[in-house]
Amino acid sequence: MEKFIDNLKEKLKEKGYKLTPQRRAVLEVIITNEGEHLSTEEIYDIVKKNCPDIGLATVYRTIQLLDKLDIISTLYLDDGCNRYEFNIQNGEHHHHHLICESCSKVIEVKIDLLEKLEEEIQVNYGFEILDHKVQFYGKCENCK
Amino acid sequence: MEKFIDNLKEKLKEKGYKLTPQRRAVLEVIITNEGEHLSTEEIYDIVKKNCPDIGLATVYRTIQLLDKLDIISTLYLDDGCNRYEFNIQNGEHHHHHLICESCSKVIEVKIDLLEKLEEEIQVNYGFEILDHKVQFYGKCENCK
DNA sequence: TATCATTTGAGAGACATTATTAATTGAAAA
DNA sequence: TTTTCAATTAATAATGTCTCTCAAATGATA
Repeated sequence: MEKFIDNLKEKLKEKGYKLTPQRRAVLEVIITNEGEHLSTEEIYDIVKKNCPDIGLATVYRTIQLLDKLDIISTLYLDDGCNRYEFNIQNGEHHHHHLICESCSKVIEVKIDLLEKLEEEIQVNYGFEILDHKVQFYGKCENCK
Repeated sequence: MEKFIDNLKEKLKEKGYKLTPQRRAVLEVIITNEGEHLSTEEIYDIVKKNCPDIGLATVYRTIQLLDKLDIISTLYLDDGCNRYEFNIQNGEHHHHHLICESCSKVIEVKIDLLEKLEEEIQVNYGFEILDHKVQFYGKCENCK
């Protein structure tokens, strides 16, 4: 955990931002709940246990900042709010998500396999790909 | 154009819905502005030119319906609202989108090339894939 | 035309998110 | 350590997107 906080502090300093207890607390919640795909409101509720005076707007601001610094990333799952996840390996492409249309479970896919498609796109469209987000919709093992 | 309206009428009737002037007008706007990725508010503004008394709620309702009938589909581009596009070939997987991080332009990619990845996912995760959405982020030809 | 379920428009309401502002804080300099 | 000052904060108001409610209007069928 401490190394992630150090990384946060370093990245903040690089851009002229400060490491505050609120920012630290928000990142700790996201890391502790890795794989949960928490929304801002959910993060707020958990953070308040350790940090009772934190404001909701601060959580929103912090999440925007963490996203900008590539420490977390945003998922768009169309359930009425944005959700976030911690980026373990920075600089790499994001993994894919399987979204079950029956139970709404979100499963993470570790395999990438988009190199060929990305190469074709770069050649045919003159578009330089820096990142991607991929969602597959269907039925999970339990709901099939 | 008329064949799309006929298709709409047929699909509506199948499910017990009616073809109203408002629904027709909304679909016409989406088709006429194909490739524009309009938001609901934008569709509303355009529709009002031909259909001045239409209410915003009706546009929202119609768009939900068209999405449910697979006539249009929703894009999540993270600019504060949902955007929609007409599905030319129904039943097929959605095409991919290239989103330029400099100028925010959205480019459509006609090639699919996800078969291999989808097959691996179905085998390794026991997940039945019915559809996918793919966004690539980067720099377009002009912004590179 | 009469019937009736569906659809509509208008406005209120719900919700996530952002802006505002005065007070507080972190960290570099004195 | 204290001072300084921009960055940050909490609280709250404001915004924007989208949904709900309900009486009135409409489309399809008989």
